[in-house]
Amino acid sequence: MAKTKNTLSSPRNPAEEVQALQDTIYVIGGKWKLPIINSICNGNRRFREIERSIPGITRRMLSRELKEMELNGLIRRLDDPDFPAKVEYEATTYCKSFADIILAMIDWGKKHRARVKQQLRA
Amino acid sequence: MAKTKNTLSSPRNPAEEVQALQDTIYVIGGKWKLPIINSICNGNRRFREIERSIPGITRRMLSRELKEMELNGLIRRLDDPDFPAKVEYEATTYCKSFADIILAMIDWGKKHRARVKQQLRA
DNA sequence: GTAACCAGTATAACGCATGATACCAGGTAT
DNA sequence: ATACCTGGTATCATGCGTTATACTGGTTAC
Repeated sequence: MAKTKNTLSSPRNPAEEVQALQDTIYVIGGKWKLPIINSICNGNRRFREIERSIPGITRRMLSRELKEMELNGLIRRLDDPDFPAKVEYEATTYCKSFADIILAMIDWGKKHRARVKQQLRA
Repeated sequence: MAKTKNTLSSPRNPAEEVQALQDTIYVIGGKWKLPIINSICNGNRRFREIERSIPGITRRMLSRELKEMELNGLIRRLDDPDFPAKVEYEATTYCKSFADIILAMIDWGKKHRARVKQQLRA
């Protein structure tokens, strides 16, 4: 008997999948990592530019997260030695591997907002 | 000039998309919501069953999250009045709307684990 | 009759992610 | 010459998401 019918993913190995899910949550956890990745992947390169593109983020949090993301190989920090205050950030291939997750979440968020608006009308 | 070339999602409205992303992060934030949704969508119905399917979760956290998820219409709690200690949980349609996100995250987590294993070999 | 299982609740504590505010040196525009 | 921009850092405060531990009343298994 196929015991995995009617499930989310017809998983062969549920335990492995929970683990994968928990790994991912650990890596992208927190309020800011995904919005920052999204911003940089969308072409924002300058510190202030990224800051302005993410409502609510503080300079402190952005600074911290960027540092950590550089350490973890998500982004490259390019500091022009001639122009002291000219730094640029760019996404690595690794960074772009989050695209599917981010797209799915943007999609969900849009639908969610539409649904809430519906409820208010009813 | 097409300014949205070479981006993650070729967004028409970046501001709207960040907002959608932040909404989603707000809703599914924390360590446990997604694993619980995943567990129930995979057919786990009993409290202990769900508990055992999610490594590391405490009874208290599961209890709290289930209560909140019921309030928010993510799950239904079916209490059999004849058998006091027989409660079942089931996913609503709304709950299943997270499938794409969860699948994308499981996928990422698996690849991530493979990549880390690669690095250790090198 | 006692041991283990179920579905939780109570209470207390903790730590880390996040926030608020201020400050700084160097460059640029007028 | 002064006001604003950039790319940050320092210090301190706070909250709440999470953990730890223990307890409970009822049910089934042996």
